[in-house]
Amino acid sequence: MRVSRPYDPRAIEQKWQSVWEDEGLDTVVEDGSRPKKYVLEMFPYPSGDIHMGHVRNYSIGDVVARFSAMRGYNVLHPIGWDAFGLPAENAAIKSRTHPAEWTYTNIEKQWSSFRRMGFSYDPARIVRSCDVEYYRWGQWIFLKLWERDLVERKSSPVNWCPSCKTVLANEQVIGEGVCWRCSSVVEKRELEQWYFKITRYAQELLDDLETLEGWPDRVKTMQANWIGRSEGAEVDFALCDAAGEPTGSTITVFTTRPDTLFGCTFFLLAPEHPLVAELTVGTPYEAGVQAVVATAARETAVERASGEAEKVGAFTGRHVVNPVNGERIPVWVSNYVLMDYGTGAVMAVPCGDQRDFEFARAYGLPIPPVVVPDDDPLLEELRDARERVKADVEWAEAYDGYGVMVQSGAFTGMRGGKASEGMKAVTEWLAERGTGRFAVNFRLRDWLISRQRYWGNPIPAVHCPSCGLVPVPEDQLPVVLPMDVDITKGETLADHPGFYETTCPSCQGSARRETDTMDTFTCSSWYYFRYCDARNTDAIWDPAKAGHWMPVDQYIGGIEHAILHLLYSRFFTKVFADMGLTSAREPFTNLLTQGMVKKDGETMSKSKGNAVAPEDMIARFGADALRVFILFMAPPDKDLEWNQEGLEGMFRFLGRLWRYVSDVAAQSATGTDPDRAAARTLLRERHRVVGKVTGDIEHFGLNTALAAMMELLNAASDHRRMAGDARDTALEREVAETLTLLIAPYAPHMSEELWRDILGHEVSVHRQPWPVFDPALAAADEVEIVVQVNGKVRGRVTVSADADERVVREAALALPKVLEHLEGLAVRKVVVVPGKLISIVATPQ
RNA sequence: GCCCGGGUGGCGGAACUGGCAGACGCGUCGGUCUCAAAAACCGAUGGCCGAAAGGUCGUGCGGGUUCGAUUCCCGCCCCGGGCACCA
Repeated sequence: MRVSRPYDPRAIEQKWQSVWEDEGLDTVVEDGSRPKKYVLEMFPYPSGDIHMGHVRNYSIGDVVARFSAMRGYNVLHPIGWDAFGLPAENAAIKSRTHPAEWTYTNIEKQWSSFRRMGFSYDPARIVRSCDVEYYRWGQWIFLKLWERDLVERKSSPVNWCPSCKTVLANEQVIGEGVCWRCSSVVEKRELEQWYFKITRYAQELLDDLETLEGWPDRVKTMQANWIGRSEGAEVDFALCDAAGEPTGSTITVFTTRPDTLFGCTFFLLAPEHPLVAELTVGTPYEAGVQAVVATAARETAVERASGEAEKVGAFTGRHVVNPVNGERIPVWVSNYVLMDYGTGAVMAVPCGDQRDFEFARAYGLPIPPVVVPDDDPLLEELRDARERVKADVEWAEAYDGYGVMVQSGAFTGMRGGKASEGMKAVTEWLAERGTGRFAVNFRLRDWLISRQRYWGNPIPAVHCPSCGLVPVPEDQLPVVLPMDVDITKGETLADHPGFYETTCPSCQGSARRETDTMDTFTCSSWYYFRYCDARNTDAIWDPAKAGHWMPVDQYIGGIEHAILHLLYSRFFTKVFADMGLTSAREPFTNLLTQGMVKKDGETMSKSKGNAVAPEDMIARFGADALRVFILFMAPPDKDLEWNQEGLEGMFRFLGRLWRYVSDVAAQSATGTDPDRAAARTLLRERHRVVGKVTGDIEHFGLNTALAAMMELLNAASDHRRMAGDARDTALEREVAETLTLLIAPYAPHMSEELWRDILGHEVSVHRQPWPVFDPALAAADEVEIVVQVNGKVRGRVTVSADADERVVREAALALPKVLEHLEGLAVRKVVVVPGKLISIVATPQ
């Protein structure tokens, strides 16, 4: 008989970590005989020490992975590092080390922490995106996209972060126009940059959101809003010369409301529109227009994006012809027209658009009503007016809802509004005459992927004076990022002649290598494929291996990537599918966005000084207690408030469980005469809890699953104490083993120590099948029925579980308490909910 | 302004398709053990009235549906997040 010893995580956690490593417990082998499950957490940026957000993210994933393995799945659970990026450069400047050194040191540090946490990652599949063996395939993807005409280099107004000193993609400008990484206000600059044509996939990216049943609605909504599909029409307006006569050229606008064309009384160009200068240079209007252009240029992104900037405008002196009525309307320039949406030109309909309305009022332009609400008195007056009889409406604001079209020629009387009959009729009319067509416009822009930074994946392209842009041939990959760039002096690849001086792969003449690197989001858009075949040196991955594991069955990460990483990854996956590299068109079947870890109501962070270091907690309470605590305190998708006393409570719980299992393991299993009734209660509880825990984990009720385990431990302790010598020791052993198995995904070290050393099993607890349960044994044979009189609980009756309604009713109506409350009343109705409740309705006689 | 979440004891949180509100844990109070303390264990713990039995109120606020509402419907308030001159 063993002497039971206290629970000491320090003694057991390290021990099992090395045993598991020696046994290769976490190394994954593809096994076609079992169903596969790919469990993935977003790979970390190697920022240094791990924080509670990591602990939470990876603890959730580890429970899912270990639980799935015990349930019989062939589980892939890998980890890696998103290792390129600006923080390494900033840290390098600060501490005078090389970004590579800083990065690899941090990766080692984090990897030790992950091991100390007991996460079950396959060490043979680790990828680090700054390894040449990894990023060369990122370059290969770039070339493949180029072959498929999905790469473009073009000049355009782009987002520039003055602090990061690089351009940003639209998705990376968040909130009130700030950089996603450093929160600086971004500026607009006209620059030539590299783009991935994600807009080619806009429709599919939108449509396939509907297939993602395992994603939170809120993430899908955010993506749909970001893609921003709107249906409408393109309309061509003929441009007039300075004398007012139509020229051959046209300007096209996008509108969702072609039904309001008859109310279009002016026309607008964005200040950045190339035609602005062309139309006004050397005219009396030039100065006024230039003033507006200058105002717009001065506005910060915040002001412009918030719509708070005052609407200013200037007449260009030119006119266009409204295709529906031949009217010549003036062309203005205004700061409320955006160059990067639609065509940068807008048909202004002041009666139907609040912005146009305000502009018209400010500049004295007419506001003829063309779509009138059904209850507007104006409708009677204008119902049959085909020609414009009312040039200016008295409304206080524009009306953009549905209504009747008036003063609209042949279309007068039709229904107007978004996607209305009138909208379709006008568009068809335009299409017949070749001056318009149905069109769909997306808010999504192409993905700007070039970055003017050193610590990233070099773009494999060459600028040749005679051949233009030339891709680096596949057999010349990788373009290796040189290590001898002195970042502390602010150098980039553009300062490194040894890197950029090259010959043209096409004409062999001297040429300049591209010195921009790729957005780090390109690295994170395919790493989950690479995990399937992480060490392949001949190909990005073997499609057969990707075919085995992909798509990811459960992805877990922060909501901050609702658009960014998750949208880019969906795009890459669709391209890979089109290339035949995978059959998956969506990378992540189920997505869990975990909540944040907070303290005193605020996000934990070093800068706020409220961060609790996971390593300190591991040292004091052990990794298992930390894992159990962080999973118990809140459901995974909700924010969690840190509470040190809660962690201590979880440590105590593990101690109680430890003691129970130890005591049971130490006792002789013979020589007692079990008390049947007491044992039956414990047996029932054992089966009920196994069922509850199983179902809860499947639905991410990780906190309630733990609560159920606590209930079973409480019941087992009660049994042990109450039944004394009459307790059922065989059942106790069964319950002790069951609890050890149930807690294994949460507390991998303690459960292993209990399973192997205390309970004496040979094979790891993490290789055991998940405990089974029998619903029949879990069901109570007697149930307590609540008796209500007029909605208030007045008593309870205990009946057998299969008692019929009549039995329940008779028992309930025999209760003295019930009779007391029924005195002087007549029973009108009795509702019986089987197994739960009986409700008696009575009213005065 | 629009779109999502959310509001339950002193605290974190439970409550499957409408059926005993507050599981489980923390904290607090009382007790056992101890010379004492810690640990551990046992018990109590939503408010109000009551010695108790019991009664009564109670899931942000106001209505409604229902035998019965934290759950469903209508109208508000507050908190968090996302989007926002998108033509």
